[in-house]
Amino acid sequence: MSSPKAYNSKDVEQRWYQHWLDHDYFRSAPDEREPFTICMPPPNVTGVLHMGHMLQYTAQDALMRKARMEGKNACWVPGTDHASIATEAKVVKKLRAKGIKKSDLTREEFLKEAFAWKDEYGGIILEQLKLLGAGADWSRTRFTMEPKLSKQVLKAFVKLYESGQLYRGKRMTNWDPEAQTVLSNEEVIYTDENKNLYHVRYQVEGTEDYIVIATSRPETIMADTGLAVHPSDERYTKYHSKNVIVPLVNRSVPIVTDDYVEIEFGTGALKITPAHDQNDYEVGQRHGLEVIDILNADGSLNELAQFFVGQDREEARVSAVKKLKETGDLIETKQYRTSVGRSERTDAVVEPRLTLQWFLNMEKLAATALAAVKDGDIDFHPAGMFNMYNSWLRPENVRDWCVSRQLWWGQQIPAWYYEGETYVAETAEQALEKARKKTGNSDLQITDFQQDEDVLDTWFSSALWPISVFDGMLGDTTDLEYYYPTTLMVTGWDIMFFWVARMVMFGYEFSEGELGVDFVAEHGKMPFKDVFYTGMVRDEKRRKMTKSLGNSPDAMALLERYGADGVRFGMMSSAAAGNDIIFDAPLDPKTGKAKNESKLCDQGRRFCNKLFNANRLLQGWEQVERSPTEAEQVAADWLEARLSQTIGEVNSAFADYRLSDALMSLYKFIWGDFCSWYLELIKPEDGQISRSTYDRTTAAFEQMMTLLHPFMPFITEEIWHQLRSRIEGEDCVVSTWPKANVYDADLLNRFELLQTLVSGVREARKSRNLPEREALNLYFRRSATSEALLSAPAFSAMASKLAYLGSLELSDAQPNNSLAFLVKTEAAYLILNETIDVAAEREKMETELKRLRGFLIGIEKKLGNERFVSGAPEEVVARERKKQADTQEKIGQLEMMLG
RNA sequence: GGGCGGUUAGCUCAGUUGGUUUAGAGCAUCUCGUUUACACCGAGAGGGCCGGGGGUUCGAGUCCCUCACUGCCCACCA
Repeated sequence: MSSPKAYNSKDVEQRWYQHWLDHDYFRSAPDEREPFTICMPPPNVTGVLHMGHMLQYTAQDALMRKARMEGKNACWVPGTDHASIATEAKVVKKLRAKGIKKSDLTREEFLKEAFAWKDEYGGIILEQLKLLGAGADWSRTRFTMEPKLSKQVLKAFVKLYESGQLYRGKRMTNWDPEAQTVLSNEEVIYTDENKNLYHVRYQVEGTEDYIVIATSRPETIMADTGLAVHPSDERYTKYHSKNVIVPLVNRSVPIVTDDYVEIEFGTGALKITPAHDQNDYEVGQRHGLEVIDILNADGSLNELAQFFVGQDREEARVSAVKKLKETGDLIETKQYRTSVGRSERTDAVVEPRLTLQWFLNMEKLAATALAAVKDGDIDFHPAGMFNMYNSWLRPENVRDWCVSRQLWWGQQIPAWYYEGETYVAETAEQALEKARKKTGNSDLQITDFQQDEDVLDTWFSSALWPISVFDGMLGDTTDLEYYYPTTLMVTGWDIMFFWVARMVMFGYEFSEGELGVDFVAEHGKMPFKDVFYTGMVRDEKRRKMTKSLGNSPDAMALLERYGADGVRFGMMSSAAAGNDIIFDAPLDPKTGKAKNESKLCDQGRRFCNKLFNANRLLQGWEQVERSPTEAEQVAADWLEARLSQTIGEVNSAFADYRLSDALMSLYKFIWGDFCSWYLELIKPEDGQISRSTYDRTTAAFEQMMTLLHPFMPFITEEIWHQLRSRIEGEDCVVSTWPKANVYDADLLNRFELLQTLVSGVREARKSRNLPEREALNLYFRRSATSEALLSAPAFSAMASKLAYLGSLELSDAQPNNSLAFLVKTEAAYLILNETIDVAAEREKMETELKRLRGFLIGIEKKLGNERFVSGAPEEVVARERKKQADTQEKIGQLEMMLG
């Protein structure tokens, strides 16, 4: 045999991926078949492949491939997301490195830079996906900011505006001072951090009294326009309707009473800074307090602050504390822990800020999206994820979605302003038309208008993804009618709100308009029927794998080291739906960074090697024209029965998205049953095998490759072709999913007895240090079962081969110098050539006897219970009776052995 | 503060409507083996009062209550 002993994935992977592309294996176009559609969650266009991607995309690929093999028209639509804030931040950073500030450029110049960046890095992640084996229809690759998609996004905006669900207003919003844009509530991540709580005194005007307030933000004192206490807080009753003097700026502001104030917290007195705190803003509104905004967009203090102008808020805080100390107004400083909101993208501490933004009213959209899942139009896997979805979308929790962003990279909001009026339209021309009509001034020009400077939140375009990738809003709905609603969405639960909920909203909002009432009545409006939530990939300390922590292995390095099939095995073997995955890539104890190692992926790599060598073994045999032996036939019957059983397991696991179960069933069947039992059984001494046995073996192995193909596409394709060419000389792609046949349960039981016997003999040899391959004679005590067993086809031959027996016969009594043990309910005697430690053997048997007697008591107690016998289902009682009989049989055998 | 989930072998997890052994898998561990398809291997072994307590039931890892620990989501405590 000249072929190498180890599997080399590299050459195989490249060859077959190209083969699939060449044969348009992943292409899909509407036809008569049932569609199976997944819109790939678009990765960030400038991103690189990470562990979370590999988990999600492998799962999708496995599901797609299986569907395709089952004869469905499988369509996996790939694409990338423009990721406005993330990408813009990268471009800004790159420009800064060149000494250019964003403000030095015009919008057009900046976008030119951004597109250049996108063109340079935009394709990388999709190429990496191909290395992973992802079989998407690349001819359908979309980008959320390409013209055709942007057009649909603007159309959606206009429709929402016209239906009265979009509005523009000045609200307290979350401001990211680093990206200098507003964020939606979902983009703010709150974590507990240590902060200082400063107690500062405010003099009550016209008295010598002071009220002490507690604040964590002394730098905003200059923006204070009030002081609040609880109306029933008796400590402060005497000051009601008086004023206090704000320190530093010496401004006189009113003392107001408000239920919002917690009597217990701090000193029970609260400074009110309406411009820089959501709650203060609301208190201010209730009491008509002035709003003084002392912060610039970048978080530095402006002229209105009077002090520390130009300093960043953090710096100004230090300055303010120092100054308050000097004036004696700072009473004390306490440490406490409180939640701090940071920008999901830039990690900057978010600043509450009053800004003018576009909001999408969630009232109707959220109710619809909630009902869609509640009513079962859409199924979540695991179903428990609905709880999270529900809590988010309930009317009392949902808040309007701020959709505008102060960025340039994205779809510019299609709103034009003229003389205080807003004109929303897909194009400037249409807006102009509207304005001319409205004003009656036909001389109006586009240049008279001011278009909204802001762009839309990235998630606004993502929300339209299942419709827009099919150009659903551009008039020609051929694709949409065939593929919509899509079959499945596979994504992480962490973006359930960002994305899943919003796709559902937009799906229900827009599909009917595009597809018509009759169509949606028949097919539904939902963007997908099932959602399969994958878990987060975590490190050994259960932390989410993130770039900043450096706790994630490098995806490319893993692929290089273990091969795509190996990595896919590693990802899928731990991919139960919804469960977070503690990925086994160890951290370097010195640096705390991830090492690019994984035992699970290595297990996958070794599995590839096992398959490779099993195939090598088969390919090395010479087929001869002779009748198969009885043992070969029985073994093949058994293998086929086990295969059918496994197909059933795999199918049912797939149906519930239990991908790791499906994979483990196959792993155990192929490695354990096929390699360790079956191949050892039929392995010919002389390398010659009957053609019919060979054909049955390769046919079964071929089906194993087919079943495993969704998980490990490359090596299975490779081996499948080698098997095919041997049988039929064909060269085609894996294209059929095996069917389970009815199998003989008795055969499985008989074979299990054989396995028990063989293991028993092996154990007997081991425990007494007997050579494994020295032929020994074995006797079964004569019984109805043992007689039937020995006369069963090939039983004796198979047992002799696997257990290295010289003979296997029946005996009425225990032969001399023999070692007795139980094979299930049968007594077996192994003849030894050396003396036996009788005492030790007796002790072993007595221990077992004791255990069995205890067990029997339990069963008999159960069976003696009238309420069990009459109350439990018949088959349960029958099962207990069988257990009772078997145990009695075993006990009898042991007692006989012990004499 | 409100809500959801988890707690089963050293580790990561299965355990489907209570009833197939006195609870399984993979990995890890230990022992033995290897000119044998594969040391990227084979064979064998050890290892768990299913977080604690109480209850329902003929029967509980599975259902109920309670406590403990833990993870997550949501929420305006300055």
